[in-house]
Amino acid sequence: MKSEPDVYPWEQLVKDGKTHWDGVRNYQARNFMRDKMKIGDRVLFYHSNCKPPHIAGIAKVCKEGYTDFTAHDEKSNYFDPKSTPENPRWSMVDIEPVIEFDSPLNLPDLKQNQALEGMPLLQKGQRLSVQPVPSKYFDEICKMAGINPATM
DNA sequence: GCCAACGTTGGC
DNA sequence: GCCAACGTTGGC
Repeated sequence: MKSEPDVYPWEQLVKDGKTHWDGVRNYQARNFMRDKMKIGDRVLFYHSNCKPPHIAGIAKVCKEGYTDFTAHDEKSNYFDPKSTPENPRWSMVDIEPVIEFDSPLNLPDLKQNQALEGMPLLQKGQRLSVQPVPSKYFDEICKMAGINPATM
C-alpha cells in the first residue's frame, strides 16, 4: 500500500496504532481491498513521492473490506457524489503496524535486486496505490530487511 | 518542474 | 463503443 509521507506517513500509523485506509478512488485498488485482503494479511507500507521512495515497514490487515464513508462526507476531500450509503462505491480496510524496518528499503535498491525482477511495484507505469505482492517478492523484501518472515 | 503512463469523462 | 481531452500519479 502506498502513501505519500506528506499525507499519511508510516510514523503516523505507528502513533495511531491502526488506521482506516480511506480515499482510494481507483476501482482496481478498491477491488483488492474489498475482495482480496483478509485479516492478518501482511502489507508493505510504501512511501511514494519522496526522495528516495521507499518501503518503511510491514503492516497487517486488522479489518476487512467495508464502506469508505469519506465518500459520503461532503466536507471530505474524498467526497464522491456518485456514491451513497445505500449503494456505496468505495471500500477500505483497516491496517496496523507490525514491524518497522531498521532502515527503509529504497526504490533504487529494490530495482537493483535481481530477485525482485517482475515485482508489480517496480513495473514501469504502475500507479496502483493498493496492489498485490506475490509471496516470493515479499520473502525477498523480508530478506533485504533482515527479517525472518516466519517469526513475524 | 517535466513528462510518461494510465484512468476517467463525455461528445459523437 | 470509440476516442480525444483532460486529470492524476509518481519517478526522475
